[in-house]
Amino acid sequence: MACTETDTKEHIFKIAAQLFAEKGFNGVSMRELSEQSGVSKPTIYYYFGSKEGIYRALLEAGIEHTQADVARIRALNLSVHDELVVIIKEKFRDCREYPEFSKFFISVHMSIEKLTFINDFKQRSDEPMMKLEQLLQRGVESGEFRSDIDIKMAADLLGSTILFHIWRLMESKAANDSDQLAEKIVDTLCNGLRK
Amino acid sequence: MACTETDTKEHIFKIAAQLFAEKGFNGVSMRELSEQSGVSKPTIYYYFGSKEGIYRALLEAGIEHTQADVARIRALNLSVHDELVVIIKEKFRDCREYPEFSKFFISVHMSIEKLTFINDFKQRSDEPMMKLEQLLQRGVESGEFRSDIDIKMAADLLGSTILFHIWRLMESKAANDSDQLAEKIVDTLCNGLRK
DNA sequence: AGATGTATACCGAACGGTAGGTAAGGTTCT
DNA sequence: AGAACCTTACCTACCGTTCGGTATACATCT
Repeated sequence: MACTETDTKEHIFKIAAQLFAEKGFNGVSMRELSEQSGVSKPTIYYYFGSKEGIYRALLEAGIEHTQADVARIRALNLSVHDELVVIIKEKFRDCREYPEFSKFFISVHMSIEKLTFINDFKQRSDEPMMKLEQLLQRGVESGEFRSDIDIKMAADLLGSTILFHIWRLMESKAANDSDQLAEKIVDTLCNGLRK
Repeated sequence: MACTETDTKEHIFKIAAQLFAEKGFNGVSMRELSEQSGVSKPTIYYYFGSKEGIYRALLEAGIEHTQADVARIRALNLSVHDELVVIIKEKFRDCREYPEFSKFFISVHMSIEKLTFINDFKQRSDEPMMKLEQLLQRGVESGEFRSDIDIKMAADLLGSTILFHIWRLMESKAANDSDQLAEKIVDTLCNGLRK
C-alpha cells in the first residue's frame, strides 16, 4: 500500500487519501491539498498530472493490495468458516495499518458521488462479493453449511456487514477488539437467531 | 415526504434531492440546480436561503417521515420476525414511491463526505439501529430467539444489509420483488447457515 | 579541472472559468 | 398599495490548471 516513488510523492499520496476520504473528490481543492502536504500546487501536478490522476493512483494501489490479500488467504486452505474469519480479520488489520488508505477506499465504495472515471473501479469492487458467494458455495458443497440456504442473500449479509464495520471502525477511532469482532460476525450468521 | 409549500418550492425540492443524491453536496452547483429545475438562482435562494438550507430541509423532511413509519409499524403489534419483515418491506416501498428522496437519504447515510452541518443528522441516524436492537431484545425476551445470541451483532448484520439492499435497489433500477427480498433477509439471519 | 548540457524536482504568479450569493427591479395577486 | 414571487445582471472568491522560471545534480566534452 504505497506509491513506490520519492518521499514527496508518497507524502502527497497519503495526505490526498486522508482528504479525499473525509471530503470526497469534489470537496477537496488542489490548494488545500498543496497546503496540507506542504508542497506547491505545481509539484502535485508534476507527480500526478491532474486532480483525477491522484484519485486514480489511489484506486489502483488499493485494488492491487486487495487482490493480493485475497489470493494469499485462499492459499491457506482453511475451512469456509475459518477462511471467512481470516478474511475479515485481515480487512480489519489493514484498517489499523493503513488507516488513511482504508478510509479512502471505504469512502469510494460507499459514496454515491458519481465520478465518471471511477466506474470501472466500482465494477471491480463487486468482485469481493462474488468471492464471498463462491466461498459460501464451497461451504454448501463440503457439507459445512445446509443446502437450503440462500447463498446470494448470505453473501450480501456478510459483505454489507463487513463494509459497515470497517466504516464504523474508521469513523470512531475506537480501539476495538477487531479479531473477536470478526469471529462474532461469522458466528452470528452461521448459527442464526432461532431456537 | 413533501415540502408542504408551493409548487415551485416542491419542484426545486425534488430536483435538489435527485442532484444531491447523484453527485453529493459539493458536486452540485446552484447554477445546475436552477437550470434543472427551470427557475432562476435567486428563486432558490428566496425559498431556501442557501445551498445548505436546501440540504437541511431535505434531511428534516426525511427524518420526520422515517419516524412516522417506525411508530406506525410498532403499533401493529406483530411478532419480532414479522415486524422486521414489515419494516424492511416498508423501506423498500418508500424506495419505489419516492425514489429521489430515498436515494438522497441513502447517499447521505452512506457517504463519508464530512459536511459539518449534517452531524446531528448522522447522530439521529443511529436511532434506527437502536430500534433494531430493542426489537431483537424483545425477541429474546419473548422466547422467539435464543438467549445466547449477540444482539448488537445481529442488529448490525440486519441494519447494514438493509442499507446495502436499498442502496443496490437505488443504483440498479431493477424492478426487484422487494417483498420477497425482505422475507429472505430476515429468514437467512433467523435460521443461520449451519446444519 | 572547468565549461557545457540536460534531467529532475520544485515554486510563484497568473489564466480562464465557475462557485455561492445578492442588489434592484418587474409581475401578479389580494 | 403592498405582499409574494421571480428575473436579469452582477459581485467576489476560489477553482483546476498552466506558464515561466529556478536550484540542484549528474554526465559529457575540452
